[in-house]
Amino acid sequence: MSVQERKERERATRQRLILATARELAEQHGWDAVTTRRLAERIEYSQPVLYSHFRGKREIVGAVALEGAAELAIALRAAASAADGPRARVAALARAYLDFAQRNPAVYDAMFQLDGGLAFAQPDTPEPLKDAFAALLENLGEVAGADVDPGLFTEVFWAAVHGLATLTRTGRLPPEDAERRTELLVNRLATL
Amino acid sequence: MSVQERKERERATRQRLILATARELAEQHGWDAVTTRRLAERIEYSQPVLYSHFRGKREIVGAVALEGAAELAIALRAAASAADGPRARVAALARAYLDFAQRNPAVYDAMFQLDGGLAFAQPDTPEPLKDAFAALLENLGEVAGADVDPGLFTEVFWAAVHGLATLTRTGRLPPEDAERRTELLVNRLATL
DNA sequence: CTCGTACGTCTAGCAATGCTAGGCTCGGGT
DNA sequence: ACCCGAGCCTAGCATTGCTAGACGTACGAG
Repeated sequence: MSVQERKERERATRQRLILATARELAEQHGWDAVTTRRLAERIEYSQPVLYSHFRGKREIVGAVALEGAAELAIALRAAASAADGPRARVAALARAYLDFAQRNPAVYDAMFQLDGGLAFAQPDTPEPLKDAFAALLENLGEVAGADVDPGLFTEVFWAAVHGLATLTRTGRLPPEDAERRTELLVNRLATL
Repeated sequence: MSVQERKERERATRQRLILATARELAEQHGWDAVTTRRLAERIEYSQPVLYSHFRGKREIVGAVALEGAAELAIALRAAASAADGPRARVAALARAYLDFAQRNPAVYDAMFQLDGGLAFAQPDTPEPLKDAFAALLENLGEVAGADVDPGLFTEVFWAAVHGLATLTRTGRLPPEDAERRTELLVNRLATL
């Protein structure tokens, strides 16, 4: 039995290596540079090995996305708990979200720009994705307003910061005004 | 001289054919299905002909994006002029924008998701893009608020509706609540 | 009207991509 | 000690964007 356990351990280690390498490659040179050949070469295995861990490139993207979602949830909760007062909490959430997107552009792309084969907004949505949304929801309810559904408010908040993140990152909005835009958005959304 | 003119006319016609075909193919089966071979086959020319009109696929995407921007500007202005009162105008703009994105997903992708090699938010930004932004700006100034820069407010508005459009379209937000989200967003942004 | 030229188009091919089939080798269990 | 199978690699397929070079045709000069 010990042999099998060892093999499984090695397999898990290698899987982590694949994901870490894919992520590193993506952050350094973009997802286009993450080819199966390059990835295989970096982990010092042949390409078919990748396919014994993942169905294909899409699934690798999806796996990185799930990692990122877990990290985003942590970052959001940390930011929220460090702020005092509902208004400050909303601002902190927005900044933490945009900060995450800016610091981990490739991971952000894997989550929200690319197709990682993940189900969103459905019963079979993976837990990390639900949890990242929950991290927003549990802090936004108090500023949604009396007659506004907290879930709906969270969706709108998310969409707005997502729009800021992507348009800024792709150079479609001038980067120098990013902070002022965030401030304005928070002012409008968080009606105390 | 007449010969040369005729040739230029034919060239322009063929260029329009290429763009219309690319757009049609993209709307029907997504941009991934727009390969140079398929596109060439549809227009009944060989692939190299495409490269005598455009530097490459990216430039085709960019050209479709500019077409789309012009149409979007028209749609936005039409919607704005049909509404009376500042508040209704904002709502009409948001609905027109989201409606455009939903009806022309491939064109929307060409404009805001894909890389068409276009410059945004810069001095050399193509006119249609500037004009589409202007169509928003000229109608949003009156609801930005006294101490808020209209340009900045327009950017935030744009980012928010863009977020709604993309997240909804990629199945990351439940489609059935789209209308309620729009309403909520407009309520918050348009403080009279 | 004829002929050379130049433009426009096509055939063929390159490197790179995601993915897969088939065989080889080395380790483990009997 | 030997056989068998898991696990890995080499090699290859179809498809992608893009390009080089040859070929034909239609134009313009004589």
